Amino acid sequence: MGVSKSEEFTVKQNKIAKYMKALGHPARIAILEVLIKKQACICGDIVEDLPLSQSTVSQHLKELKEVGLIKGEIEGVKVCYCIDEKEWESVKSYLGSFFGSYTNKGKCC
Amino acid sequence: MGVSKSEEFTVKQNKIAKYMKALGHPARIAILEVLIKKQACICGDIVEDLPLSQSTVSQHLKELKEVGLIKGEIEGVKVCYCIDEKEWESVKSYLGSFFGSYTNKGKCC
DNA sequence: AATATTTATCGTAATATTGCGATAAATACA
DNA sequence: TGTATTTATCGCAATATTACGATAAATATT
Repeated sequence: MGVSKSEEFTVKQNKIAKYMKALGHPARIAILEVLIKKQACICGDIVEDLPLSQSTVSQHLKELKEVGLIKGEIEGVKVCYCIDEKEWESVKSYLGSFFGSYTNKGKCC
Repeated sequence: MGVSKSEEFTVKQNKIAKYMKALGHPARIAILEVLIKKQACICGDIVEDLPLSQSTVSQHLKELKEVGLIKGEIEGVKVCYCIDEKEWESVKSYLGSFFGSYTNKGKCC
């Protein structure tokens, strides 16, 4: 009845799904692209770059932060965001091994 | 008001997000793992492998099929599913270039 | 022809996500 | 101290997702 059954799956399955879910929205992809390009960016500048309200962008930033892909540092009134390198590399290799684990052995139906 | 604003983002941003969203559930990761391992698998066997009802698994299979990651072939009453190699490689390289486009230049805040 | 098997789809309920405006909280500035 | 700036959070509405049982549709089997 709409209740998530995540306990029924492995830790690894949930982990990959969690990261993929965080990346499963164009606004969050756009935010990451900004951070990749500018390396470090003030929250307000990200808001200006996106076609969404300040509160909505703030929410997306929160989700990316919660999953660990980005981190924010308070600079006075402003907050500077950037990609968390360690986590980024970790997700990158997780995904790499997941996608790399498939090879077509000609048994496809 | 809860309305998706996907038109406001680029085609590429939407494309990556769409694939990531499809992978954003542990059941769908589990299904893909089964197909990676067995290469080709009858729907009923996938259902037996997962802690979910037949109808729920069928829905997850539909989502994976719609996004193109898997394909199903009817074999009498049964349906055999397998990973769509071409699409898989495409997503793999998409993700690879996305994750590879980040390099820490020491400008992080 | 009647029955069984297999899978997709429909209907429904519970929950989650998306988005916004309003407002709070915190620092900077006059 | 009062005011502006910046960001996070709350409350709400619209929509989407997740899950299941029931049932339909199609092929196999008896």
